[in-house]
Amino acid sequence: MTLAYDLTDTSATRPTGPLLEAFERLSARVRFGREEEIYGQDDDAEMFYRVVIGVVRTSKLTFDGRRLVGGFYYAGDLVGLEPGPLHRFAAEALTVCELQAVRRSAVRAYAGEAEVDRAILHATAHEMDRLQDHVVLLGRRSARERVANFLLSLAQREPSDHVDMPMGRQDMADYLGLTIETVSRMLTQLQGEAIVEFPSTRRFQVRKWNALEAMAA
Amino acid sequence: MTLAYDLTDTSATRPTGPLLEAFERLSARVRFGREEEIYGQDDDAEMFYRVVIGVVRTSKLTFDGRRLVGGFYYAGDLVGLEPGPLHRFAAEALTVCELQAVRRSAVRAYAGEAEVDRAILHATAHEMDRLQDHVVLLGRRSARERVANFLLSLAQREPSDHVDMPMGRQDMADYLGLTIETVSRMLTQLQGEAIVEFPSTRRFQVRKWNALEAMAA
DNA sequence: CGGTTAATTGAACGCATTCAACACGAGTGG
DNA sequence: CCACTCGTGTTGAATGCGTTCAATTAACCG
Repeated sequence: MTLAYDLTDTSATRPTGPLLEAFERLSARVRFGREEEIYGQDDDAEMFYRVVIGVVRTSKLTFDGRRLVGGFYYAGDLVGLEPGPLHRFAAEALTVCELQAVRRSAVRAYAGEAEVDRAILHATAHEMDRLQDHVVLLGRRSARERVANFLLSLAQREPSDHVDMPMGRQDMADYLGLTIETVSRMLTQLQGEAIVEFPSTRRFQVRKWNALEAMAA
Repeated sequence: MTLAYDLTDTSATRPTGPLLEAFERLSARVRFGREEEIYGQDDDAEMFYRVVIGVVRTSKLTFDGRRLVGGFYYAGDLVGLEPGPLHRFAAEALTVCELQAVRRSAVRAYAGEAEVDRAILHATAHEMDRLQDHVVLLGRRSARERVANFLLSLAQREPSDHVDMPMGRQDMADYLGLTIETVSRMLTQLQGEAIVEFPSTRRFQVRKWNALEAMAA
């Protein structure tokens, strides 16, 4: 699990300046258990959150029951700060979580309308990048590449060599637009090529960074 | 599910209020020929545009040469108003185009920083919706469904029964994450089932709305 | 230790791609 | 007006990737 934030990373979905201050003053600590819902799909987006401990997953259910995972959010990340009035995805606690929750209106009153807009913009810019990359991933890449890309992004988050995967295979599959079986096959394949190694199902280590990067790029 | 734009949607990527006024006062008319580049991928996002006449396509090239079309923008739509400092996608004139072009800094000076932020936010909210729907489309839907969805969104834009398609098959394919052959096959398939009818390759008419909607939904 | 859920593996199928040939339309020049 | 070309779109056949369905194994938790 991520312990420290990287202050040098300015491009992340992380609050800075007045917003961070607002969080410190106005937020309430909230705790969620595994798989507990933080907010629902198409809920009013009045509240938003900052992850303190744990990992949050956003997801969406299509009319015909298919599920799509939007992303995974770690300590320091903002969750639920939408450009529009609704939460387009639901958010659930992937692990036991501790979050700071604030009301948009409270931040608006405290820091001003313009400041909220700037914060949303900042958060949104990052989110858009993610989405666009995701579109490319889903639209134009093979299962192998998708899985490689995913593992790489997890690994890049951790300073350590060993990477914990808080999400199960189904979550990975729904994030990557694949089935669990395919995800599993790709993982064993990559392991067979000694590119990554899984001591257990929820833990891995990158063995050949360049090979992984070459696929994921 | 809104794929491209819903004409009934007044919250579309369309300027309102002070921004629209800024456009009238500060914009320069610019004209582009077929397939001409309006701005490039990763260009500085200082300029943005409003489509007056014609259709604009945004697209992105991946490192390995694969192309992805981000969207199609029609008269009235805003193009290139990014939350971040760069244009993530390139924009090209699909048809002969006339656009209004303005500088972000000019609008900022005229209407104020906060106003620009609000405008971007507004535009971005809509763009995010599009992207998220697109992610679902690419991640979770069959070729048939994707093509049906696309045709439906085109048809919904037009008040008339007959719909012109300004984009070629390759553009459709790159938008839908498919090959031109698959797109073509699906089109003939849908025509074979009398759901749509193509008097010519760039023109069609919906015959069975409910059938199309059922697939696209 | 059983009981349960999650993950892996296998085999067969099917959808979309690939590669290749062909058709069509628009524009050009004889 | 036809022949020719070029770009674009369609169609066919074969391949392959990812899915589906089914069975097995591994991890988790009482």
